Amino acid sequence: MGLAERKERDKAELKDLILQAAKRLMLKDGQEGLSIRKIANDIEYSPATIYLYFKDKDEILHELMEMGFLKMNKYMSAAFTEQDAVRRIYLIGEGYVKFGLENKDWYYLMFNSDKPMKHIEKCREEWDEGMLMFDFLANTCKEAIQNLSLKFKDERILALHLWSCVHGLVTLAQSDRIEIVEAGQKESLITRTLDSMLISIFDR
Amino acid sequence: MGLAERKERDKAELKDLILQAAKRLMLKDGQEGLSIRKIANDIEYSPATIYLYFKDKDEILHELMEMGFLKMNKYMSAAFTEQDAVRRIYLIGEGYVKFGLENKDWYYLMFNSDKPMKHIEKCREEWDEGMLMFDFLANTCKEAIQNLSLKFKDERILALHLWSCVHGLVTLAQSDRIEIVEAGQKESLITRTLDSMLISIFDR
DNA sequence: TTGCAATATAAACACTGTTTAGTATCTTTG
DNA sequence: CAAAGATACTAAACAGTGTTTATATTGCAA
Repeated sequence: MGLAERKERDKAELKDLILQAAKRLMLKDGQEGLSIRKIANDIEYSPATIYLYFKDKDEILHELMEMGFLKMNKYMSAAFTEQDAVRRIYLIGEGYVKFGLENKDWYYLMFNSDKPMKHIEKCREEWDEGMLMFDFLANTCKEAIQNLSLKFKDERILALHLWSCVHGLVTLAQSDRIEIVEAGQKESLITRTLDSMLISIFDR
Repeated sequence: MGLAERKERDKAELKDLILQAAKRLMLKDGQEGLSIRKIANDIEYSPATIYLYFKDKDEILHELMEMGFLKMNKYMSAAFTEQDAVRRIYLIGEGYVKFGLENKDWYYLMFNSDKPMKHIEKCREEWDEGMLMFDFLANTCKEAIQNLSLKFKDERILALHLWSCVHGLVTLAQSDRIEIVEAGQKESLITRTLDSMLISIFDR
């Protein structure tokens, strides 16, 4: 049944066309400015057609979120290959913050918006990519705790601690709360704060 | 001119009525579910009337944000009266996280949403309440650095460090990212992570 | 009483996500 | 080959959103 297969492929192609348009428009107008009607207009189909390929807008945002994790992996490549656990944590932190600052809209979908999460709830899915990232960090923390004989014993608490640090830093920077309390030199402020965070845990 | 004054008062009263309705509706439907038309309906005026008292929706959200800081002050009362700088930081951290977890919508307006900030930009206002909070924290940090002879020398970097920690923790909790990586026992996870953050800096 | 200023609003504009009912095309079957 | 059926698509509607404009009503001063 080569014909049925071709139909499948055509269907997948349009689904992909929608996602590519969604991505393009999100990068142009931000996640707030992304709308089903704009996507439909962009690919020259009617808005209703989108709903033949996606349950709702949340599902589209969820798929974009998954694309975001692929993008983030590139920022983590140095960490993935680093042998020393503590240096790996430093590289994760730096990669995470760099990714967040350079990809505001992707970051928002992955770590702030509750819309892709609603889709996960609705469809009883897992937050696979996020879990993978967190587990990678937690495992690295476990190693670091052993290597340095840190007083922090629970690697998952330490991972949560680290994640909160960098997540807080990135979101405060993104929502312009940093610039408003400390005008100018945003870049160096962020770098110095990140250093402070890592040093407080590992450099003793 | 007692009459002109009464008019002024009447005008202020309707402005307040709008804000009270906005507050009530935000607490009922969340900040996402708050709309000009709902406010108008609630106070039995037309939507257009709102625009005689507020420039736009962002201005209303900005005024709600200011109310939020008043609310937050109550969570900080213990910190405000504590003499010891380090213990003051612990109390600030605990109050901040408690406030964030118990007042999701207020917190969102104050520290996440960019809509009240847009109003600040448009009207070249200052983020007064936020600045006050940050300065209070920074001053406390300065004291703590002196008292404990901490290796962290810049109190504003340390303040940013602390703020990022608690902000990250609160927002990860609010957006259900914590529950998804570590199901159950959310409360204790948060407490333990907050402890880990404070200990890493001060307990050495 | 006339005229002006203040106050409020109906209606419109340009959007949003989503659903429904209907059409047109393409495939399979008798 | 024609009829029947499945598939792909869409126009139009529904129920919302923020905001603006032109109009009407009200109350006060001259």
